Amino acid sequence: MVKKVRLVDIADRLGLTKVSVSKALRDHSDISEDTRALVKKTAAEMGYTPNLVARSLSSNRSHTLGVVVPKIAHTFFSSVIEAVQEEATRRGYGILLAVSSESAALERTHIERLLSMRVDGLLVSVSREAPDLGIYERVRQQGVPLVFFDRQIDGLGFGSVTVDDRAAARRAVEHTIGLGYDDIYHIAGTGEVGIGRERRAGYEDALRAHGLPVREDRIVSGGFDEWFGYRAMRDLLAAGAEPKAVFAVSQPVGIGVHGALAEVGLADDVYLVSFGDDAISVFAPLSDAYLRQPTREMGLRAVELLLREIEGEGRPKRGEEAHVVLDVDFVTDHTVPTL
Amino acid sequence: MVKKVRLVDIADRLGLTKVSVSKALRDHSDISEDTRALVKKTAAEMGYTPNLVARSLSSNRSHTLGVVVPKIAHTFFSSVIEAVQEEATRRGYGILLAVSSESAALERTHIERLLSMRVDGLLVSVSREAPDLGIYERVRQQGVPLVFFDRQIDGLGFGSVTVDDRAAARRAVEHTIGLGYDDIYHIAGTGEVGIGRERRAGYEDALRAHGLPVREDRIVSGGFDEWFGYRAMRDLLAAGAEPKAVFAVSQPVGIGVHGALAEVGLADDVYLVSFGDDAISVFAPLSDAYLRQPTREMGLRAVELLLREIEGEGRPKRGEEAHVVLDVDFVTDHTVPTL
DNA sequence: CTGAAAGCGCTTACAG
DNA sequence: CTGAAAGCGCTTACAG
Repeated sequence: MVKKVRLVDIADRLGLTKVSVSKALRDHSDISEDTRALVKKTAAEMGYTPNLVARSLSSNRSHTLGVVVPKIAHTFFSSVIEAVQEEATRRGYGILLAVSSESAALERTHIERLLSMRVDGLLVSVSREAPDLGIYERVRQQGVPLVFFDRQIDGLGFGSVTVDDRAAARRAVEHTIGLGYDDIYHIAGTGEVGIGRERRAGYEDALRAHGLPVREDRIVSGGFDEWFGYRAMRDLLAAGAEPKAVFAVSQPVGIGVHGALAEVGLADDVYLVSFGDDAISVFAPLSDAYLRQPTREMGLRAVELLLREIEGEGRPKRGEEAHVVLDVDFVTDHTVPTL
Repeated sequence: MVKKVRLVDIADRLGLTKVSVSKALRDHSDISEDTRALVKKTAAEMGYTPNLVARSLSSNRSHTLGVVVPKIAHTFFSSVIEAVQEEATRRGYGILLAVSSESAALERTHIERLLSMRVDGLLVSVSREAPDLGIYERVRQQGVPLVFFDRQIDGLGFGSVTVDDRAAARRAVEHTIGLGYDDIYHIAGTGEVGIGRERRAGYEDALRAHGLPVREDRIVSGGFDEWFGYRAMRDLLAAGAEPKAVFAVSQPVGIGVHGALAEVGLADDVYLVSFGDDAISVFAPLSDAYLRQPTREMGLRAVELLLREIEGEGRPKRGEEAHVVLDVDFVTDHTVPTL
């Protein structure tokens, strides 16, 4: 195990002071071109790796972003995280990733730790549980920039990047109505999470706009994953339901619904629409139509918004926060794009 | 923006010294129970958040693990990462996540940065490109523990957690042969990546073991994603091939193959086996059988192995490194487990 | 059980 | 263009 080389080691070798070396390495204008080049060459030769921990401590900037999500193993979040990571790298930042597993308590613990690690900013998608507002109050007090993505908490004064779930859901359901279906089931998420509420509202908007009744017995709430979708549809069928059209709150739910329908040979008889965002939707038409969420753009914009606060003129004041709302594509055509 | 409270602020308030406060907060036996309780209570009241950056610098331990993967938005990796993150959290570590996008150069850059950030250890799954061995030499020199997972580089003296891809592939293909298929196509990955090579070897093992010829025109190499699987199968069909059974190197490739077959109404006529690891495989039987990779266990074991080196007696010497090989389940039954 | 000293490896702000 | 001083907020090792 080789001893790590420090600024002072380079300085000693060159007969300079560590400050000059530090400046040369960072291309500070104080140092002459020649000296900079010499210092850099020597640093490389000696295998110098700057100690970013020390740099963070003295500069009070970590060039690290904290990211908190409810889940990773989910096509939506993994795609957003990938985009966040790529954009952060491009801008010279690292990512500290934490998963709340839909627990508000864990979300709080993670944010506390990230604050302790002195991240320059926070990107969070809140858990399904009722949020612990105290921790967000603390984030504000400490003056750490934060941007919510996908799932946000209103009125806290933080920026956000979301999707217009309500409009998207409405559009999907109206399309289904346009196809002649007047009795559409909704396998819904949960009311606690904004997206569950919004998508259900969009579903109801569409029905009302077309003079159709909103029937509670056509709506099954409870979750966002495959298991929930499967169980919900299986139970409906067991109870004698004969759905002709279904709007699923998420792609996993849609997949579960499809699974339950396929089991009894009904997959082709039911018009299924769901949210969806990855290659599965393109190559395996489990749904007849789907809403394509702009995951990469969401990640990219979230980083952009956050860095603007970090590197810019500071966080916007309460009431002036930036909210970006992205569009959702509605896809009814499953043809694989030309390669 | 409230000024952050430091150790010394608590000490001043209590008439103690910052060292005592530091120790009390860390439950050091030097400090009496009463004092510890008082210090903790005061710290909480004052809203103290330890500065982990400062702690890292002085203790030379960051309690942070660097994780480098080729991709996140992929069910396999997102599932492993989730397990890594959870286990790391449980053990008191944070995760710095970086994505190489299958580029050896980016992989190197990321590892350099993580080294600079003084992570306590590294977890890496190498990119598809020929690796830059220099960076691994440097990791060794700096004495930073590293564990490879899924995709490793042999002979470098680092531990690894992998899956016996060759045996798994052989098993899947032998099962297919047992069903009566004697002409099985293999939509393969690439030779550069170990798993591509291993799975292909397993495919060939199975054929040879049953006296079947290995025909180059039955093997299409090139990638691991949906697009590749789709294109490969589409081209085969266009060239007049009439496959009866296909072994796909990965779940995404299997999905692409299924998509191409479905387009021409052949999905039900071809026996398709592929790797697969998530809910999609359970609810949407795109393959007739699949190999279930132990993603969560892989993440868990990798963290375990790494922490043993970090917290234990130091890194094993070259030649004594720990290699964990996990089993792969072969699943031919698509019944959804009882809920 | 408590404390004073030294130091981790940098950067910032100020002199020259 | 170069340098000396001070400090970031903690921990370690050594005294008492």
